Amino acid sequence: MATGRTHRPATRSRGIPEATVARLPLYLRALTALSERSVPTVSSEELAAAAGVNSAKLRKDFSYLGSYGTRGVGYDVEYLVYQISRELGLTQDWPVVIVGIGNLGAALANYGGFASRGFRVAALIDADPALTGKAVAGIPVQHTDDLEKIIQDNGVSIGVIATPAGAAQQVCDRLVAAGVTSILNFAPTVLNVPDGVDVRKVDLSIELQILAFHEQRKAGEEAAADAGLPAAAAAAVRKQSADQGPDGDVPAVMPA
Amino acid sequence: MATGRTHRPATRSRGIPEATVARLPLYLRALTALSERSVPTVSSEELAAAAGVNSAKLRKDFSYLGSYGTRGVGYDVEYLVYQISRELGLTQDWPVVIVGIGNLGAALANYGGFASRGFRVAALIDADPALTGKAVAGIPVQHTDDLEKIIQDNGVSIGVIATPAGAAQQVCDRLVAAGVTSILNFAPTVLNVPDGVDVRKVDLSIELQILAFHEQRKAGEEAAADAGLPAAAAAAVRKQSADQGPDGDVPAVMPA
DNA sequence: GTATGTGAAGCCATTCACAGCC
DNA sequence: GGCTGTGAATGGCTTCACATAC
Repeated sequence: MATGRTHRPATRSRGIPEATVARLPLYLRALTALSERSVPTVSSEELAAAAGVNSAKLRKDFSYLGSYGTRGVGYDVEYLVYQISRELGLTQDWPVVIVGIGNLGAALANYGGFASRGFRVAALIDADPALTGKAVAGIPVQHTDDLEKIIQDNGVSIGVIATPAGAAQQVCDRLVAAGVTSILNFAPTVLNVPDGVDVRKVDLSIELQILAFHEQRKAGEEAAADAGLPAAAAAAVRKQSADQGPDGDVPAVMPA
Repeated sequence: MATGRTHRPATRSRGIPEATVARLPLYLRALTALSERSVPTVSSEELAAAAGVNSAKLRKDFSYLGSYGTRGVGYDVEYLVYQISRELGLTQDWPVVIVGIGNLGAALANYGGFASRGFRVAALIDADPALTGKAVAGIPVQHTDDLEKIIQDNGVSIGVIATPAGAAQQVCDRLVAAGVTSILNFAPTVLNVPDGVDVRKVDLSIELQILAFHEQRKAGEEAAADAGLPAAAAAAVRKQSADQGPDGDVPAVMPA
C-alpha cells in the first residue's frame, strides 16, 4: 500500500503499519462494547479474543501507538478507547457524501454506523431528476449537477460512490476535482485517482468469488479423502481461513 | 490467513497464494470487458493497467495457474477467462442464501452481480413474520424458522449475513450447523466459526475509519508543509494509496 | 525484437519467546 | 506471579531483472 512512511528517526515515530491501522477499528469496537459494560481494564489476551486476533499481534499493534498498558494488569479500557479514536481521527467530525442513491446508496444512508463514530452524512447525490428533493433517511437527495458546490459548501473530504459501474469513474473524477481526497468505492470498477487520493473498495462479487474458490477446494479435498487418499493433506487444507487476505481488502457490491 | 498450503512437491503444485486468489476476480473482470470488445490477446502490461496492479505481480499470479501466455505475444483473452473461471470455481452453480432482508439485504438481493457469475440467490430469509411471503427482487422471503430446511433442500454452502449485529452470531451458528461452510458477513461483528468454515467480512464502518486515519494524516502533513517544514516529508506522505492493505481489505477470509 | 516466466532480493507482517515492570 | 513491550526469527508477498521462448 504505500501511504509513504515518513522516516522520523527521533520522537514518537509516526509510522503505523497499514496492517495495524486496519485492525484499530476492530479493537475500538471491542473496547467500546467493554466500555458500555463498564469493564475498567482488559488484558491483551481477552481483548484479542474479542477482536478475533492473536494476542501477540494486538500487543505489537498497540506498541506502535505508545505504551498504554500496565504490566501485570492490562489496558485501561476508557483510555485506550480515547487513544485509538484520536489516532484514527474520530475525535473530529467527518462530513461524507454518498453519490448514487439506488438500493445500495439508500441502505448506506440508513445505516446507523455512520453517525456513531464521527461520520455524518452531509448530502445524498443522484443523477436521476426524479429523486431530487425526495428524502432518504431524512436527508434530501440533491442533483449531480450541484456536486461541486455541495462538496465545497460542506467541506467534504470523504466520498462514497454507490453508482453503477459505468458512472463511477466520472463521479470519482468530479469528486476529486472538487476536493475529495478519500473515496470508498462500492462500484465494481477500478478507479484511477491522482496521487494523494486514497481509495478503498468494497466489492461483493469479488468476495463471493474468493469464497467460491475455497469452497471448491474443500469439495475437492473431501472427494480425495473419501477416495481413501492420505487424509492428512485434506485436514491440513481444511485447517482454517484466518485473516482476510490482502484487499482485504476488498468488499463491495456489484457484477464482475 | 493460512489456508493451509499442502506441500505438493511433484505435479502442478496446488498452492495458490491467498493474495493471488484475491486478485483473480479483478483480472477476470478486466478480461471479461476485453472479451466483450472482442479483443483477442492482451499483454501483461495492458491487463495489469486495466486491473490496477503492477505487471510483474500479474505475471507471477498467472504463473501459479500455469503457463497460459505466449512469449512475445501476450495472453489469449478467451482462454484466460476460462482458466480463471475454472480456478475460481465459477463454472459451477453456487446457490446462496441471504439472511436479513433489511435495507442492505434487499439491496444485495437486487444486486445484478450475483447472477452474472455462477451465483444464484436460492432464498431470502428474515426473522420478521411481516416480511414472510413478500417478494424482494422477485424472490419470496422465508421465515428464519425454516432456515435449516432451506439450506438443506437447496444444497446451499454459501451464506450471506445482512442482519443487525446482535443477531449475526446466532444466525451464523445455525447456518454452519445446517451445512454452510462459507460466510460473507455484512454485520459489524466478529463471527466465531469452527475450523473449515471460511468467513469474509464487509464492514463499512471499518473502511471509513481507515480512510479517516489517512485523511487526518494528510491534513497534519499539510499543516506542517504550510508551516515551512521540510516539504519532502509531506510529499512522501501524500504519495499514494495504491493497494488496499490487509483485510483487505475491507475485505477476506478471517478469524475462525 | 518483444513479452512471458521465474530465481533472487527486499520488504512487510506475523509469531515467538523472553526481558522488564507492575 | 502476571502481563506488557519488543528484539529476533520466520514466512509470505512484491518487485526486480533477466533468461527463455516466440
